[in-house]
Amino acid sequence: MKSKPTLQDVATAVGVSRSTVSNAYCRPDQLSAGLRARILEAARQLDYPGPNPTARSLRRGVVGAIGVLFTSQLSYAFTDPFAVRFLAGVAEAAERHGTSLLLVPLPTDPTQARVAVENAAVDGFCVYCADDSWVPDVIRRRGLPFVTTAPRADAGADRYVGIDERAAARAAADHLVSLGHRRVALLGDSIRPDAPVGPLRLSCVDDVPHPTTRQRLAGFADALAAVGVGWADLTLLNAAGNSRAAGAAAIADGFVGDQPPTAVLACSDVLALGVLDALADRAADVSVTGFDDVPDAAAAGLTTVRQPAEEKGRIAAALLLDPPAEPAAGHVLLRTELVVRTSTRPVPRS
Amino acid sequence: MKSKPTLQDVATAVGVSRSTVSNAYCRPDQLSAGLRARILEAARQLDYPGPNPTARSLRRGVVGAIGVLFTSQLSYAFTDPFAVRFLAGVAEAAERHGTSLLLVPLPTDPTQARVAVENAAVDGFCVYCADDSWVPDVIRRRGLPFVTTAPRADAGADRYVGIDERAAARAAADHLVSLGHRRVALLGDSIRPDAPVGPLRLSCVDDVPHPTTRQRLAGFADALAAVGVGWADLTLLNAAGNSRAAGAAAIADGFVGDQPPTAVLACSDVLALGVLDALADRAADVSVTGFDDVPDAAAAGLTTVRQPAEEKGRIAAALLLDPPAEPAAGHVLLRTELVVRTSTRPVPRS
DNA sequence: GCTACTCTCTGAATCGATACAGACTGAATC
DNA sequence: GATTCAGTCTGTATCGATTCAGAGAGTAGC
Repeated sequence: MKSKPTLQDVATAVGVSRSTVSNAYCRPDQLSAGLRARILEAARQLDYPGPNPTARSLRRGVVGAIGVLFTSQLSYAFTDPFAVRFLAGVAEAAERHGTSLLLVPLPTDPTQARVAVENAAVDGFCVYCADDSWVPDVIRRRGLPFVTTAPRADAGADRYVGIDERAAARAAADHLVSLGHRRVALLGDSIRPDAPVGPLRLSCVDDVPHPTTRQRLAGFADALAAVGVGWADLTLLNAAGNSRAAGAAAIADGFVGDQPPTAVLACSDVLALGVLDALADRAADVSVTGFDDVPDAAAAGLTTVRQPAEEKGRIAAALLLDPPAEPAAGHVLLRTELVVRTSTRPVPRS
Repeated sequence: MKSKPTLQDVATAVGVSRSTVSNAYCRPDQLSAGLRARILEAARQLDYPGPNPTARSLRRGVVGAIGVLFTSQLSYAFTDPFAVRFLAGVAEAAERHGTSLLLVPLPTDPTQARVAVENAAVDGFCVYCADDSWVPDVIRRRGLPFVTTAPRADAGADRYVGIDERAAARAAADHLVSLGHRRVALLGDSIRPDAPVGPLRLSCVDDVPHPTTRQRLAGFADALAAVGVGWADLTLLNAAGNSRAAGAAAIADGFVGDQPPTAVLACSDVLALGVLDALADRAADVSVTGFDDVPDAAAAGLTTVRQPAEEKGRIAAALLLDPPAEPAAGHVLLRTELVVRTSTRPVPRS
């Protein structure tokens, strides 16, 4: 009674073998109902809490949990409404499947982060926006399946659920272009992680490290290029983090000069909402678009590109938990939709 | 190369014992640097992903994860902004401690839910609003520590972080009382789970099963009792779920009669916001208070009782991960604050 | 030269279960 | 009466590591 009882203790108490007690728990058909009842009763008496989950996992080779990896700090993930809705979708699918979710915090030090992924007791990973190329490698080495949501050139045969980032972004920019906007600012989180907040020069969109941001910026640029506005003519705004505050801070110095942008294309809704916050203090008539269509976007009248957040999460988890028979079905592309609200208006005539 | 290599495989490849390879990973000081380098190199060659986390956990008796239990569906937790912020706090503390978070979905069937708690591979539990009395029992039987956030009579010696629910609720009600409100409706989620949505008769507040809701309703009633408004004079409104939509739905039939309430005291911000949504369609001047002070409350001008959500989560996790030496320190009561905004006004003279 | 130490490394025990082949029993079949 | 079979239960191998006492080698001190 001193330390926790084990299967063996129950077995000796009842006078049967360990296997039989094990069967009482996970194969009721393998023993008589009477004996099973006696075993369960003895277990109750001994305060035996049931088979040790870790030992079971080791023996069975299955854990019953999937890991979720966020590149940024785990606690930041909860401040990002899109991430939260994605997680809700993952949770829903996991719930239906009777699987737990292991949220693994990744230390900023790459070596430690690697170890964290190696040490996670899971049956697979759901990789949310991992830019770090080592993540797939480490997971593959462990022989575990994983699903990514960010487009990656080297993702190869992996399971993937996402959207056509570039085309979706272009839809937002096309909308602004059709409203007459030509002087446009492109706002993204960590376009260059090393660069300061605010206006930024970049020779080429390929220099953006984060794949999702890169694709969205490229999509924005596509639309503008179609009407003769080149990359060099665009204002790039670097934000430090994906939050309202970061969005507001990024445009603080973005509207100087005699030819300020008439519109801002943001890579996410939270950044766009931050821009709206900041613009509320000014008189300027600036159009703003976001990306994702988070719940607050509607209330703020933000024009944005909607992507199905929960569904993305649900599908990601499903791809992991019930892998499709055909490998081709492992790549899912979701539909996006431009949602036009009041934050975009025709270019004001000055 | 067929199946995943084990520690043993690396050991035989290098020509050393298993123990030495193990030491190479977790006790670098136990072997010479040269040999260690050789072992690590061999591991790389063999594609050995490092010690198996499950086996390690079994041997060490430590998992490196704490479980988070939500009574309602796990996916619902992500739709509740307060729960999300609480989780953010838990995540922050866990992150700092290098511990993972296991989100365990609880099946609605109690027997299966029990099994889910028994099978979770964790070192402790953070129990968010578990009304179910079996939860502490099952966890205790497993010999694991846990922290609760909901007040429970039988919580006994457990670690706990919470607020004085009753006093906090009373502050909101006192405020309304001071504005002259006497005909008041009390709105809560699942005041009686079995009762229909909308107005409800209840002989006594003790009949409310959910402890947090019970305490808040009691606090509301305290303030009104102090000015001579008895329990029987209050309108109780039952909501089905803790969401804006549920809040709006609950008051649909709540304002009939010739003496409709002049104010609504809601047990949560999301319910209160739902009430505001519903009231927006009507002309009535009804004051509304919420509880929690979620992010959207400020924008909506909702008067509410603020409780520190992230801090609650942080402390809950800290209580689990770094248990205080003194047992008395295991019970933490956080401060709350009435935040008066525009949703509460003096009673209109009719 | 001998004792005492420090470094490295090994062997065996152990963590707590599950799986599978087979042993035994009693009943049904021919 | 021998055979077959289903129903129960047991023994043993195994999952993949960690731990700890101790073996052996080299070195320092006296």
